[in-house]
Amino acid sequence: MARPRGFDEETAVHRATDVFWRKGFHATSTRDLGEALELNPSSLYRTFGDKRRLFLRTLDHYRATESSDGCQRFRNANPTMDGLTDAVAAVALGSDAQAPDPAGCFVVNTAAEMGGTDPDIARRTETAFDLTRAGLADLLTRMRDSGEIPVEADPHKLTDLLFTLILGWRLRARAGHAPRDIRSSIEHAIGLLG
Amino acid sequence: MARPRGFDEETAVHRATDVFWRKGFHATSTRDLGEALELNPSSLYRTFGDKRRLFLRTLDHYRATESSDGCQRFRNANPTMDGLTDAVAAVALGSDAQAPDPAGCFVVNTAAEMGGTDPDIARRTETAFDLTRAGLADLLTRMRDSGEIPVEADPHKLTDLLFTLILGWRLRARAGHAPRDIRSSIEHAIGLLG
DNA sequence: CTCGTTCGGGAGCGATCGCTCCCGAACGAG
DNA sequence: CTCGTTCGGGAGCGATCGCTCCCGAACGAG
Repeated sequence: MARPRGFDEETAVHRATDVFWRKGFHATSTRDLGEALELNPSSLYRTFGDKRRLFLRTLDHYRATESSDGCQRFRNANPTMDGLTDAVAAVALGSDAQAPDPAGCFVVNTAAEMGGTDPDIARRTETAFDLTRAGLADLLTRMRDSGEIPVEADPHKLTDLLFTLILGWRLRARAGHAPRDIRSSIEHAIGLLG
Repeated sequence: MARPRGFDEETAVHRATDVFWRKGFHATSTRDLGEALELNPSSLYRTFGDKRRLFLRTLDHYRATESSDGCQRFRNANPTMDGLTDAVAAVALGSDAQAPDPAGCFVVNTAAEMGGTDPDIARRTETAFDLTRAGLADLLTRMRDSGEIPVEADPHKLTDLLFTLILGWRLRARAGHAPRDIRSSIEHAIGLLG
């Protein structure tokens, strides 16, 4: 009953994710959001509650798309050094490494901007981190089982190491480091581990 | 000539650094700064110009204190695995690892919040990064020369690897990961490299 | 059709933002 | 001392912030 909406809620969340991703929470105004989502204030607030709740929605949306894609990329990767390198590069640099996208990783940006003070935000960033770690652990375990890395290697320690490295590469991407430099940094790092 | 200032400019910059460090640029208001620096608006603006210029001053101050201290810690460290571990832990976790300080690293926070769009800020974050890399390269070269790591190891590649790891650990500290967990992550990582 | 409800649109709320201006007071120079 | 300049203090500027309210229009249910 009643008049149906003239917009798609998921599309709006997707657009809001882009804005928060690029500008961060505090630098994004509700007018920025209204413009990007093509929504007037009344529709925006009736649908999403307030700015913070919309931000939490975008974190959930990011996890369900970008973070899950990254996790799947590890699970689908060949259990070889080259497969690991390509998967890590894809995750660290974003899906299309060509685009001059200085957005980095939404979760990394959010963790740095908001710290661990807001429990709802901290829980979501940690969930996204868990996805990355789970994908890495899967790939590294398969590599060990297929003899690509030594049997005595501890996949959990390697996962923690590569996870921390990925955070660093994502931050470097956000800071404007050239994708070429990051790519070669990734290749050198994985070469050192092999 | 004329009336002298009733406050110390360097002390004010130091206090401003703390505020920006914890809250970030956009979440810090000029009234926050006035309160923390014990300065009224007229004194604040006459002395520092505007919010952005004061922010640049705090980045310079951070480099001259925290970043330089971190660099020196590497240069003064014993060229052993234990020396490396302790120095990395000190830099990644901050000077006093005891305090529950969720501030992380000011440079990492700033790079994530502001991206690489503002040239003045990007140049300063890169300079701070250079200090960390220089200290690391010095220690790793000394470790190679003293036979602590293989002669065929490339200090530049190792420097890049550990630098990226440190960014990751700093971000994890900001995100609220327990110092104990980060410390053991550091020990495991350096153990894997040795 | 009528009726109830949610819609899109827009004006505009009070609060806070970064910052400016004006003032008398407090110095140093001479 | 006088005089010139910068000081500390505070009111308050215009702009923007997050958000609310009110409206007629547009539907679905019956």
